[in-house]
Amino acid sequence: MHQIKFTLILPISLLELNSVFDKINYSPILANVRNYINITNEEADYFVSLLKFRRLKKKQFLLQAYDVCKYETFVIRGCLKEYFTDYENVKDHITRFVTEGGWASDVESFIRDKPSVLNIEALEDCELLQIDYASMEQLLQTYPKFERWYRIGFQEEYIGFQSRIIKNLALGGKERYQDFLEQYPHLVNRIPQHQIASYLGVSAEFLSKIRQKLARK
Amino acid sequence: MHQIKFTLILPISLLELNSVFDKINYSPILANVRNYINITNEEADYFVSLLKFRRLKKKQFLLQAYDVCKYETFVIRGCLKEYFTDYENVKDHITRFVTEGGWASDVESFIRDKPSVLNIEALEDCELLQIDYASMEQLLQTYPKFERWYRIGFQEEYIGFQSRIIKNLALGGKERYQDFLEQYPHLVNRIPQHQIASYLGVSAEFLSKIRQKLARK
DNA sequence: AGAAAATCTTGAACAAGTTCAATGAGTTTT
DNA sequence: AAAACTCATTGAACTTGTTCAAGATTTTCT
Repeated sequence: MHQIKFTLILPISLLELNSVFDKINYSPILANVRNYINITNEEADYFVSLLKFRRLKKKQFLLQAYDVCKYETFVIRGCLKEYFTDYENVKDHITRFVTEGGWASDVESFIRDKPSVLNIEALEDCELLQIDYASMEQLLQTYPKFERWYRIGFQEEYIGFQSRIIKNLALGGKERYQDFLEQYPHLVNRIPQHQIASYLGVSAEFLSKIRQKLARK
Repeated sequence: MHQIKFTLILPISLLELNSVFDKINYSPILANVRNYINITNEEADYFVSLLKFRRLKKKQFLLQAYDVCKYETFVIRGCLKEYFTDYENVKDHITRFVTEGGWASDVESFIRDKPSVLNIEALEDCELLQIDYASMEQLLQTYPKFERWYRIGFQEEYIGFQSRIIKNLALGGKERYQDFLEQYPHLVNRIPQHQIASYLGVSAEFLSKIRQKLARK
């Protein structure tokens, strides 16, 4: 509300409105690709032509469990959570936070065209770029060099998951939280504590007690 | 001992000796590749020429933590464990079991040429095929189609790790063990219980108590 | 075959983490 | 400005899983 009033008075901040008329910023996603492979402008143009821009408001879903995950989604701006709902214990468990520069999807659902186990939901208003399975396959057929980028991306994710598994096995709740503070300092004040607790695998109450103990020093 | 005596009497079972003179069986690793991409005999020959055959006896190490992981290793026969040693609590934590048809390595160490966090050790006598980083890169340069196979392999591993993380977050020790019984029935009587406990993230004693409870039904 | 090592079990005391319930602060919505 | 959410905190009772120690069994080595 406030913001709209403001833009009506000062047209310059229309840029900040991020309306549908704004030009889409492809730099981050091209940087993501060029981080691993060299591509020509032509190849970049083709890649970009396969992407769909999408906005998502806080609390909206990008994917609901049991739906098929039709897209791999790159985050230009905002923050998503991937999580799993445990119906036995009526609880959510966050598997990953995905922020600027990251990719979100239920990989198994995406590649096997089967119902997803994950939900993906916006924790903030988001700007996203999506590519569907057929387009991705077409990209890889047309310019096989993209396979390399795609492969290295999965290697990185594999490394991240392995590190997570090790920490969950080796560390207690307190140490996992301290590690989170070190590894994701930018997320600590961006994401509600109880969601961090869910990611760490402890209850919101217990995380609060952990913080209390740490603060007493 | 017993077996050697036997072979001396009946030469036919020399086949079972698996001596260094036996022909190496490349079928499993070629099946692993052909599961994802079509390759010609020429390509297969080239691929195979990059591989080194290696035998490992039970309890021998394929990789020690802090060494650089120089190879990705395919298991023809036998069983490996990848594990992490937590020096704080003087405890090992198994991240993965790798058996026939699987690949073992410390991925981050391998691709970044940095000290590994994982140990890899034989739980049984093993027959392995190894490829080093330079050879893998050469393979991918020479026949880029192998990127696809490599990429899909990592996708599969990613899916496996994600599933593991979800289960570790959502399930208690008992349920994790029951899930293990379902998912890896062939491993249950092949791997010592305390190692399974380590993989599941519970103490050996507690797993024993879990089994006691389950047996009483 | 006998010794040594690895494996599995059981119990008792303890520690880590959960659940439930109540409270208060901070945000959004109306 | 009030109402309704969301979020964080705290304490008490409870559950899950660990640690330590001892004993029994099985496997491996010589």
